[in-house]
Amino acid sequence: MARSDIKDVRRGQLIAATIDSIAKYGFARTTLADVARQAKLSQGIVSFYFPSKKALMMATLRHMVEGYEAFSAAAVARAGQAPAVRLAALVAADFDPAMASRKQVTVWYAFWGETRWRKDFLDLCTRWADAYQERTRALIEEVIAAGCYEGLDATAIARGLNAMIDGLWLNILLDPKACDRKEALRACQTYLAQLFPREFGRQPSVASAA
Amino acid sequence: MARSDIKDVRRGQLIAATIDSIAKYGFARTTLADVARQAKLSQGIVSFYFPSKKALMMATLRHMVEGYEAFSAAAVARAGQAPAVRLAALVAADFDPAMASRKQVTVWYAFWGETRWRKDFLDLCTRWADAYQERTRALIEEVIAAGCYEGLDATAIARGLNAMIDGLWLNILLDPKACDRKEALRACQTYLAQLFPREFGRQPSVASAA
Amino acid sequence: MARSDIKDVRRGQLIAATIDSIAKYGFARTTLADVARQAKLSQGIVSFYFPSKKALMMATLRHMVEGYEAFSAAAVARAGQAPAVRLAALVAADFDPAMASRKQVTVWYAFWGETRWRKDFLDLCTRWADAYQERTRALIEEVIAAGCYEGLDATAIARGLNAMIDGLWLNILLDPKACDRKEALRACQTYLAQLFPREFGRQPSVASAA
Amino acid sequence: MARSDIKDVRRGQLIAATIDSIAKYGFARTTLADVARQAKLSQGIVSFYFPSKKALMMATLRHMVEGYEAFSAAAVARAGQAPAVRLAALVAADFDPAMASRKQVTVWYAFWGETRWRKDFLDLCTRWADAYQERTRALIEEVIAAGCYEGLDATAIARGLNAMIDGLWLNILLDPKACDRKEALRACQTYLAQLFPREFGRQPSVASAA
DNA sequence: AATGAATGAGAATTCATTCAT
DNA sequence: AATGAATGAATTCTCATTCAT
Repeated sequence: MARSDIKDVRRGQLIAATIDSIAKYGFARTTLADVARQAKLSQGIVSFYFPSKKALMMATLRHMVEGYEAFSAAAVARAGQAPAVRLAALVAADFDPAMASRKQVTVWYAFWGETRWRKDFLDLCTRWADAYQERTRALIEEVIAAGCYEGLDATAIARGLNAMIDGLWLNILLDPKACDRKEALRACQTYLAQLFPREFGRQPSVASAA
Repeated sequence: MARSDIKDVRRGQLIAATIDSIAKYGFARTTLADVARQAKLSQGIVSFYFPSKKALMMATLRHMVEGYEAFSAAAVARAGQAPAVRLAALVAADFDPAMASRKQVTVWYAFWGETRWRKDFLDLCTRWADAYQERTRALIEEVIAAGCYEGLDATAIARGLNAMIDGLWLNILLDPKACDRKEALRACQTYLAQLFPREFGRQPSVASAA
Repeated sequence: MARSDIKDVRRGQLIAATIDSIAKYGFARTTLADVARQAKLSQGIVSFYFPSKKALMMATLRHMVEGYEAFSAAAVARAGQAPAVRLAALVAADFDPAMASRKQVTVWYAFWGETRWRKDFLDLCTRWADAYQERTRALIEEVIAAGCYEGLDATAIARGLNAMIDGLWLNILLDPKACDRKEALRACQTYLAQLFPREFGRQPSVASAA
Repeated sequence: MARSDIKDVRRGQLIAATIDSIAKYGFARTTLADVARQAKLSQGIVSFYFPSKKALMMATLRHMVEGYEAFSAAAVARAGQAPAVRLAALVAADFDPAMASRKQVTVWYAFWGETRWRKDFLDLCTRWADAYQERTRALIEEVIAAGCYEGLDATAIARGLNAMIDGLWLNILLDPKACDRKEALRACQTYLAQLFPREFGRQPSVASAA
C-alpha cells in the first residue's frame, strides 16, 4: 500500500469514528480518546493526522457535506430529464435511509447546535448551501415552466421546501415515534402535490420512481 | 424584599444568564463560572440554587418552553375568532422578534443539538410538542372546514407547516443574511397562500393583522 | 426555660447530631450542613454555638470522653470494695452496649484516625488517658496484693489489658461478625483468668456481677 | 527502561507518595494534588494511573497489606521450627521498626478510621485478616501442645493477642512518649510469659532471637 | 508512522464560614 | 437567638495537546 493510501485510510477511520462518537456521546463529550479507541488506533495518532480537535471536526463536517452532495446529485442524475421526476428524486434522496438515518441526523444537528465553531462550520458550508438552494430553485422553476403554473415564487417555494426538509429531519431526531422517515417523506410529497397537482397529486408512484 | 421572593429573583437571574451564555459560548462551553459571572453572583450560588448543571439546563429549557407557549397562546387569543386569522397569528408569532431573535434561536438549537441529556430534554418537551402539533392541526382543520376546501390532509399539513417553521428558524440561525425573520415569514405565508388561496392569497394585510 | 439552659440544650442537640453524622458518613464527610439538618436546626446556628468545625469536633470528643469516664466510674463504684470485682466491672463496662455500640466505636476510631487535629484531640485526652491507665494499674496492683500473686508487673499488665480492650473495639468495628461485644468480653476475661486464676478462673459469675 | 516497567515504577511512586501524604495530612486532607506534588509528578498523572481517588486508596491499602504479610511471613520463616520461637518472631515482627513506624501506624489507623469506604477496605482485608488470625491460632495451639499446657483456649488467646497488638499500635500512635515500640513489645512478651512461663518466662533472649 | 505516557489548564461540585435580616 | 442566603477557596476529575521513544 502506498504511503498516501494509508494516510487516507487512517483519515477515513478517524472520521468514521468521530461520526460514531458524536452520534453516541454528542459533540462536546466526544473526546479524542474516544475517537482513537473507536478507530482502534492509539491516542497520539489523532493529533498526528489532525492538528487539533477543531480540525478533526471540520474534516468530519466536510466529509458529511461531500457525502450528502454526492448522494443527492447521483439520485437526481439517475432520475432522468423530466423536471418533476428530478425534483421528486431530490426530495426522496433526503429521506433515504442512507442520508436520514438517526445517526446521520443526530450528527448534523450536533454540528448546527454547536456555537463555538459555528462560524468556521458555516464558512465551510455556505457555498454548498447556496448552491443547493439555487439548484432547488432552478429545478422548481423548471417544474413551474414545464407545468405552465402561474403566480408561483420559485425562490420562496425553494426556501420553504428546504426548510421543511430540515424541520422534518429535526422531527426525526426529536420524536422518531411520531415522525419517521416515511412519514416525513409523505409530508413533503403532500406539499409538492398541493403546489403541483398535475405532476405530484394522486401519484404515489412518482415518489417510488426516485 | 421577602425571603421567598428573592429565591425567585435569583433563579430568574441565573436562568437569564444561562441563556445569554449558551447563546454566546454554546452549550458545552457554558460553564457555571460563566453563568455566575454573567449574573454577577458568586460561583457557589449556582450550585446553591440548582443541584447540578443538568438541573440548571433543564430549568432553562422549561423556562423557554413556557415563555414560548405563553407568547404563542396570547398571540392567537388576540387574533379573535376567525380561524384563518388565528392561524396567521400563530405563524406570525413564531417569527416575532421576541421569539425568533438570533439569541433565542441559537439557544433552541443548542438544546436540540445536545446528545447527552436529550432524553431528559425531550421528556420535558414531549407533552408540549404534542399539544402544539395538535393545536396547529385543529386550527388548520377549522380553516379547511370554514373555507370548504377538499382533499386536504390536516395532519400532514400541520406537520409540514411546523417543520417548515423549524427549518426556517435553522435558516435564521445558520445564514441570517440569506434569510432573516421577514424573509422566513414570507416563505411561510407563501405556503399558506398556496394551500388556502381565498384566505391567504394576495393579502399581506392578514399577516400584519396578527 | 432560662437562657443558659436553652444554650445547653442546643449544644447537646448539635453534639448528638455530630456523633450521628460521624458514625454515618465519617469524619471528613460530616458537614456542618449535615449536623444542622440532623439536629433539625438551621445552618447558621452551628457557627453560632461553635466558632468553627474544629471547635464542634473538640466539644464532641470532650463529650464522649466525659460520658465514658462517668459510665466507667459509676460501674466501678457500683461494684463494691473487692478489687477483683471492681476490675471485672471496669472491663465489663467497656463492653456494655451503651459504650461499645457500633456507633460509639465508629466514632472513637474516626477520631483516632484523624491526623489533622490529632494534636489537639490528644491534648484533650492525655490527662484522661493517663488517669485511666493509672487507675487500671492501681486496681491491678490491688488484685495482685489481695491475691498474693508474685512476679507480676502491674504496669505492663495494665498496658496490655487496656491495649487489648482497644484492639477488641477495633475488632468490633472491623469485623462485627467474627467478634461481637460478647466475644470480645470473653477474650478479656480469658486473659484475666490466666493472670488471676483464683479470682477469675471458672467464675463466669464474676463478669455478670459487673 | 521498558514501557511496562515504567508503569510499575509510577504506580509505586504514587502509592509511596500517598502513604507519605496520609501520614502527614490524614486521610481526608490527602488531595490528589498533594500526592502528585510529593511524587514530583503532574496532577493529571494520578488520574491517569488510578481512575479515582478511591482506587488510589484501595491500591495503597493493598500495598500495605501485602507488605505486612510478606514481612511477617519472612520473619516467621527465619525463626526456624520451634513453635514458641516462631510465635515470638511473629510478635516481634509486629513491632519491628519497619512495620510499626509512626508513619505506618498512622496510615493503618487512618484507613481504619475512614467510614466512607470502610466496606471496600474490609472486602480487601477480610481474607487476609482471617488468615492471619488462623495462623496465630494454629501457632498458639502448637505451643500449647508442645508445652503440654492444659485448659487454654487457643482461639480466645489468639484473638486477645492480636487485639493487644492492635491496641499497642494505637498506643504508639496516640501517646508515643508513654508507649514506644520497645515498651509495646515488652507488654506483649509479658502476656506470653504469663501464658507460657516455660517458653517465655525469664527469657528475654527468645524475643531477640526473632 | 505510530505509540502512549505525561502535562496542566480548566470544569463541576462541595462546604466552612460570614452576615444581613 | 436564629435564619438561611451568599461567598469563594479547595478538590476531584477530564481532556486536548505535547513529546520522547
